[in-house]
Amino acid sequence: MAIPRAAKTLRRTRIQEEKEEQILEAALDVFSARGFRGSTIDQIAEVAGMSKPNLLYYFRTKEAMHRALIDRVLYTWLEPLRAFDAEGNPEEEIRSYIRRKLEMARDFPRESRLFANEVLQGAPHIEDELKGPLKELVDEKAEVIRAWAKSGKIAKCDPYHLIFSIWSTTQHYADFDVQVRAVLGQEHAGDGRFEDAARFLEQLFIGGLRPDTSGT
Amino acid sequence: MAIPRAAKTLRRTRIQEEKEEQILEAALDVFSARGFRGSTIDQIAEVAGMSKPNLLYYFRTKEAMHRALIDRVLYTWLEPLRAFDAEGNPEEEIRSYIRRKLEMARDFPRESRLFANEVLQGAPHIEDELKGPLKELVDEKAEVIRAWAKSGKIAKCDPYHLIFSIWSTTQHYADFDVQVRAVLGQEHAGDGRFEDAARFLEQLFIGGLRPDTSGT
DNA sequence: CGGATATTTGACCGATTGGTAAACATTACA
DNA sequence: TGTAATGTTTACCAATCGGTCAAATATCCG
Repeated sequence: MAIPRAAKTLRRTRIQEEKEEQILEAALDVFSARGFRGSTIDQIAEVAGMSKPNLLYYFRTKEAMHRALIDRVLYTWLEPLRAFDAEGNPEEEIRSYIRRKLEMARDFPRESRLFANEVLQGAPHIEDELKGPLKELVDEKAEVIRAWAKSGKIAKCDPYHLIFSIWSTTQHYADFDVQVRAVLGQEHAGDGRFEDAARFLEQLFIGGLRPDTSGT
Repeated sequence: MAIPRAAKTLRRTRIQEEKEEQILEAALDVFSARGFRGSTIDQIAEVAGMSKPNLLYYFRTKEAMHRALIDRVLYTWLEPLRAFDAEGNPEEEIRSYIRRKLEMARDFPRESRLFANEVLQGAPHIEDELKGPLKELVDEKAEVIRAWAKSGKIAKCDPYHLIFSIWSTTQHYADFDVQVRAVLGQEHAGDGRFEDAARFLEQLFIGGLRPDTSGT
């Protein structure tokens, strides 16, 4: 048959739907844990519970799997930033953005690590997405933040570096999870660490962005 | 022959000194860019400008290279945190810690990425270092920060998450460099981005940690 | 110099890599 | 039910992987 291979048919079968799901789930497991180059098709096949050629029947190459995964995850990943509302209350918008990003780090650590691995190794497969859609979205939201700062609702600050800081601090709990656990030790490495992190980060960002009451 | 292989001799020759240096330099290049599993001995050999067997004459395995590299870099990497002085002025200590970490991200991005790759993929080679020396150092400095908070010199906050935040925000500029550049665009992706980042992060952390003047 | 020691290399090894070919099994549907 | 389309597997491929070995070469030092 081979819709995936030749797209002879237009509709996708139930089996296709299921198997592709299975494969991408397994691929997420493997790619996020070992990076693209460090992963092998055999590993993905084993996790997915199917043979290698079977897997290659649905995705012709290792790259195709990776690409499908990236495409699927990228949109979801930017959802919290997209929800950033220019009309909302600045303090509350920032607070909820932090909370959402932290929830994603907690609930979807593999997705976070997938991107981290990719970007860390030079983003060879997603350079276009970074320079295109991502940059545009960030530019737009940076403008919102700049406007807030200008009108005195928050402190004057560089909106890009603010966004970078929220990204890095929140994703840290997914990407550097083993380090966080190791440092916190068994006593504090339970799920409570996300609540502690949320409390600290809100304090940090809300405090750090409080508009200057004195005239600097 | 073969000090590295059998340690028959006690002194290391000049050639050994030089070649090992050359190899580790090349290994840093490759490992930091592709992760341990994604790297090959051949790649390192090519960057080092020598043959693969020659390289394996100095380091018997790929793992040995990686371990030597980690060991060498780890100490240096924790230097800024070690310099954190309990007797100093809190605000100034935090400010200079941020600045130092940011300088390291700028001047030694490969070292940062080496660790990031390692930790991201579950820290299979440095788990002991994380749970031992790293945790101890962080515990010690966290106590310092806690004391500052208790005496009202800075705001009450979770010292561990404060340290995580400084780590993540500063290392972000090394580890996610391509993303930062992509988002900032060509206009703002020059070296000035580190100064902008420093300015923003100091504002964020100093502001966010300013002791409560009102009684919460 | 000359011999001992240290360094370097080309040829090679078995295992694993990403991927293919074709036979075989299953499913959907007229 | 029959058959064409779809799905799965076994056997295999060339390339690359980490690593070895013996022979060749360079260096050191008396």
